[in-house]
Amino acid sequence: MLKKANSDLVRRQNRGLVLETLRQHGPLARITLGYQTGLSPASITSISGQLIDEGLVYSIVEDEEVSTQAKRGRPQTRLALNPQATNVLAIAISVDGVELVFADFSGATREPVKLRLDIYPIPKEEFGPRIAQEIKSNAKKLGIALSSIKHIGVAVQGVADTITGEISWSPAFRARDIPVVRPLERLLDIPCSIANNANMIAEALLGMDRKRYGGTTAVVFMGHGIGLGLILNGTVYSGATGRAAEFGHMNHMPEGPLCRCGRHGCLEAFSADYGIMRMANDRRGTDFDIHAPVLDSDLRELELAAEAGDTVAVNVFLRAGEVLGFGIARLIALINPQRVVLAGPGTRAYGLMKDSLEEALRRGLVHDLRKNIEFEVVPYGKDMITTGTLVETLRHLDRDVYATGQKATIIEFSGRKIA
Amino acid sequence: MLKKANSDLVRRQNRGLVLETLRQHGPLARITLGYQTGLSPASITSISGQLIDEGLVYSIVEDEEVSTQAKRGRPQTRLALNPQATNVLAIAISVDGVELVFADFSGATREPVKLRLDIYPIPKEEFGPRIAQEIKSNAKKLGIALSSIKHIGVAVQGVADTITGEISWSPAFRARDIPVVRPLERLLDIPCSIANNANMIAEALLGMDRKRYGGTTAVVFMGHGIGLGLILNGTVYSGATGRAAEFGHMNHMPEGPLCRCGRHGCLEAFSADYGIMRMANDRRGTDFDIHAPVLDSDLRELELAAEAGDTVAVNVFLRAGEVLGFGIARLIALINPQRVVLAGPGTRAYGLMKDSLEEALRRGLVHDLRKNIEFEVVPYGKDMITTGTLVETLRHLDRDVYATGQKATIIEFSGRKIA
DNA sequence: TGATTTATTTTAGCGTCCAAAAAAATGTTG
DNA sequence: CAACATTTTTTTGGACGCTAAAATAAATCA
Repeated sequence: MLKKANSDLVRRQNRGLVLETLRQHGPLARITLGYQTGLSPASITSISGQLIDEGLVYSIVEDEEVSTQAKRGRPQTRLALNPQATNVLAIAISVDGVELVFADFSGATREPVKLRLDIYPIPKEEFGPRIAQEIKSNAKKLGIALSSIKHIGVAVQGVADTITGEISWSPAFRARDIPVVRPLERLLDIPCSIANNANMIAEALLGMDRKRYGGTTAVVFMGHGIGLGLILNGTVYSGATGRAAEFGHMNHMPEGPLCRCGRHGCLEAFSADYGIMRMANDRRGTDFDIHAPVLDSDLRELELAAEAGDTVAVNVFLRAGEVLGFGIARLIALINPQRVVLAGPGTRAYGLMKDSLEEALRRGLVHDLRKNIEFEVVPYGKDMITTGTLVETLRHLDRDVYATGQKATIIEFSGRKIA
Repeated sequence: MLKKANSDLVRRQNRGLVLETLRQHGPLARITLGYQTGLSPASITSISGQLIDEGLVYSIVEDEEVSTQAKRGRPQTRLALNPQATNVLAIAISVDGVELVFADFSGATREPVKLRLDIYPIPKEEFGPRIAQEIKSNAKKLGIALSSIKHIGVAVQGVADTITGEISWSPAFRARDIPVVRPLERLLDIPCSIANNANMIAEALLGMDRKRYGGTTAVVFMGHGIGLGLILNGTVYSGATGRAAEFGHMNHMPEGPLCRCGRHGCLEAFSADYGIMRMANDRRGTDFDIHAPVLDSDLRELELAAEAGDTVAVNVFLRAGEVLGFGIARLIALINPQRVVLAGPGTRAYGLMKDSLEEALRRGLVHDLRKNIEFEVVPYGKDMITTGTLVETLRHLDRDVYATGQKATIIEFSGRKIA
């Protein structure tokens, strides 16, 4: 159903458009901004004037004539997002612990802060308050006023319910249904949202290259588990209750090996790191506890063995690739994406899985569906998750908060131009 | 990325909103229309005045005071979509043949026309012209001017490519990649679109009850094949090339029975009508050709046998239900819909599959994902497909064609009010 | 210094929406 | 039955947003 439109909507949308354009392209002159957005110079003057008054944007004073190669005519004055307009915070929660990344309105980040916190055994009602406490003390340490933080985005490894704002289940916790959004909002008085890890990687890719990933893309995350971020028509999709894409627990074989979720035959019971290690141990007749975290050194050793031609190791990776391939084939049959991206630390062993994965795609998928799909492996940087979270958080501010003409809280901004 | 907004957008959106509201609620007084849309009475007067001038809407002259129970104040004059504003056509293509349904702008349909046409062996370049010819002659027979038809929607059983406008593959044809949209548009000069059968059923449900189906719903079609229509955030999703949701050809088991698509172990090779009949024949040691259409009487006979307790028949349906259940479990793991709807003629045997289907869901899906999903079987009416196609076509006219102030072609409309 | 060029701002006008006032059309009541 | 009450619809006047065009600003060029 359509929604009512009025001149308010027009301004809001165009303000958002200007902010998004500056965010994407960096500092731009008004004339370029007009060209990029399709708005007339007059409108740009009006909108940017407002944004400047509100402290969201500032005009750059070009110190040097260096950048501006001598041209005739009135020189351009470029506009940029004002870093001091606001701050945001991204929190990444995984079995590796909790990490905080503070950033300003321009997206510039501070050094990530790794919390010393053993969260696994924590009772569910203690987690929120503990994190709130840590945020307070770390913000103080960095000289960031709490009131200057306008949004907190949380990314979690596991199942996040975006509606209730709880962590439904995560390998990082013994407890379930851990409230996160509610306690943080209550204790800090800052709007907060939570999402799934893989979705945030999808956001990061979208932020990096909208053209490439903007259509319909499936981002498969390989690591401690198997995750999936779906980009549908240029937007990250997050299901009915926001708990979409439990790809790792999509069943592969009813009678398969035991999964960490307690069920048998889930995709990740074959292809996540613990699935791979278990398989290797099984074939060698050694014991293995699937609930213990997998050491990267052990995994690396197995990879080296496979590369050296060790039959057991080679076959283990081939099997993991095969099952992943069937999973992706099923995914493609359902969603028909234009592009499938493999990401995450697990991609390090992609070379060992490639052949069997591709063979599985051939066997499991009609040619018609397979032929037009681009397949790629992206090098995995640990910061992709926080980057994606920040991208999402800042877009939210651009579109939903600052697009409406409420004043930004300006930090130490006394009206003077910032050079 | 956001888009530029201006006052044009505002009017377009509000015109569309008024048209959609009239379509959904039927005739409404201006005051009610204002209440429903959230627009002010002044705006409603302006917009409806324009729509009336253009012949898209007319004010009803209430013959009888019957409906209006005596009330004080100026009586309401209700507005309605003008049936004569335009005509549309829905075409349904399946192994049962080709059916045409003409409708007017209000959505009122004429008697469906079943074409006598053996399309299976038709060469791919002949199909479009033949259908165009049939449309011309049938429109003439019904007294509908070709020029009054503003859109043709085609629904096809099989894989439709909405971008190229071709039927990539359908059990109704021997040929592949049959052009449909292009020839019809060229020969008739009427805008045309093509979509998949199951998506049109999803549209029909959406048209029937937006509240119920409007969030995230998976519509599973059971019949000659297994299809899927996905409603994501209230919109029918149709994949990158529009060929989404080849659910029926999602692999169940790598080494499963042969599917009509030539691959082994697809879902529909177990659970579509031919999969069921094949299984029954196999177990009884009789031959069976999967490419021959399944007679409904044969299927009915098998169902009766199962209901009477025949072991082979009972087990065949249980197996079909089990595989379908695993398929749905995988679907849920990926999409996490709020609601799963089973539709299509195959649901007649649902009672025979129910137990094994539910058991498969239990085995194949984490409890967390299963618990909040509503499951329902809708009684299947043959006209759901054309209904859905008409719903989509008319919404397209409301939003994309008549929302912009281009004049409608009015048929025999001489300015007088229509009672 | 004046002409030329390019960027930005201002002005004037148009389209949209809305609140409030006016008009229209009917029922109620003394 | 005429004045009043009530409800719906239309008209009026003002606000806001956008744009084209004119004006202004700030450079380079010659």
